[in-house]
Amino acid sequence: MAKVDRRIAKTQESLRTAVIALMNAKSFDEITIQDIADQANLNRGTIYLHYQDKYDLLDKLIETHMNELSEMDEWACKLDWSSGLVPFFEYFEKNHLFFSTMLASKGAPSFRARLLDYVMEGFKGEIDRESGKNAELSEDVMLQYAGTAYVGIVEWWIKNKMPHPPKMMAEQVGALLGRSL
Amino acid sequence: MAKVDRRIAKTQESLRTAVIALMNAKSFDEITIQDIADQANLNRGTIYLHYQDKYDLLDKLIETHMNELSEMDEWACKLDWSSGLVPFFEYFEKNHLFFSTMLASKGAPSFRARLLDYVMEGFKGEIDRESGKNAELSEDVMLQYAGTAYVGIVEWWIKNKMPHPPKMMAEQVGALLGRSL
DNA sequence: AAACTTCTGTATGATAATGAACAGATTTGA
DNA sequence: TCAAATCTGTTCATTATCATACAGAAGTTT
Repeated sequence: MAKVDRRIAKTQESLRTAVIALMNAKSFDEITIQDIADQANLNRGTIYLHYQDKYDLLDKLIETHMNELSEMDEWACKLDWSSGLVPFFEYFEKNHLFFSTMLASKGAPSFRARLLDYVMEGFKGEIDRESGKNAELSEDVMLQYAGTAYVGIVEWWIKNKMPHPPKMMAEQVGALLGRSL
Repeated sequence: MAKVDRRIAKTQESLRTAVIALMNAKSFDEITIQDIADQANLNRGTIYLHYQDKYDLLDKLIETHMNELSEMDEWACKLDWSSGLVPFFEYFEKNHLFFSTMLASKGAPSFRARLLDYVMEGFKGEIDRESGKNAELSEDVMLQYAGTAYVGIVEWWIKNKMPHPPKMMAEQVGALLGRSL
């Protein structure tokens, strides 16, 4: 991982939080590049050094989160369900503003679908194909069932201001997912 | 006022908060330039683009606040005591971390004296020389009396986490200062 | 429809910040 | 006491960001 220039990291971090802040006030379509630049305290032109336009910016912002989740996946899939889920809930907690905003915004309705896709993809390798308990069940159904349940519970948890600690959520959701897959 | 480059403003702001944060943990002498650079997330060399060394940095940081206070002075000295003090207490509240740190730190014991000097200087023009009520009183004594009282009450207010709103403090302290000068 | 404002995307040259390197001073600790 | 580590202040070439300007698109007002 070639380390990025400090300035770039800061610029992108500013843009990240700026977009999130603005999306809490307006729908994404109403937000102008100028708005973002002002909120991030950056020159407007600087944004174009990194992104095509605001859609590209949002896209890459989402992409970054998905990549980080994927990295955690590789690391966590060796553990059992409950302990493997802890870092994910911690990640959601840490970035709850991003996720709640994205899940709430009308401007990015595709985000939920994208998150669901990502989750189902990760679940594929976790289905129990040995014990025979799932012999009668279609993979499609199991993935969709567990996937929507997982995204749904994450959504609920974040929107309700994370009423339980990540560890507890991981244990309980882990147990339920273990039964489903 | 030639407006400063955005980058400079950000760098200085980062340094400002970095120094304050570090001074809450260590005495100023224990803080290295490297510490400051790390905390501010800046290249160490960048600091030397703006300041001679860490003492110069602290000096200019203090200087900036004194200048801002002076600017408020010109603007506020036309009002009566109570309403004129409001912006000052608001300023102290806004920058309470700076002031409490500076007033508490053993590394900058001169700060209190410097603040007192500034305050007394400002009071000079406010002494009632007309009504005759101060005819018997020496200017030295009055300034020292009112100055230490003012600095003392500000110190108390900040250290006790600003238990009263700026407006109330301004009224009460304004009334007392009016009697003293 | 015409005039006006705002937003966009791009280009410019100027400048601030970067990481890396260096020698010398100070601190630390075996 | 010597060696190792850390901190300092400076230099360098490179790069990111800056302010500003422009022309065309899009959206508003009249």
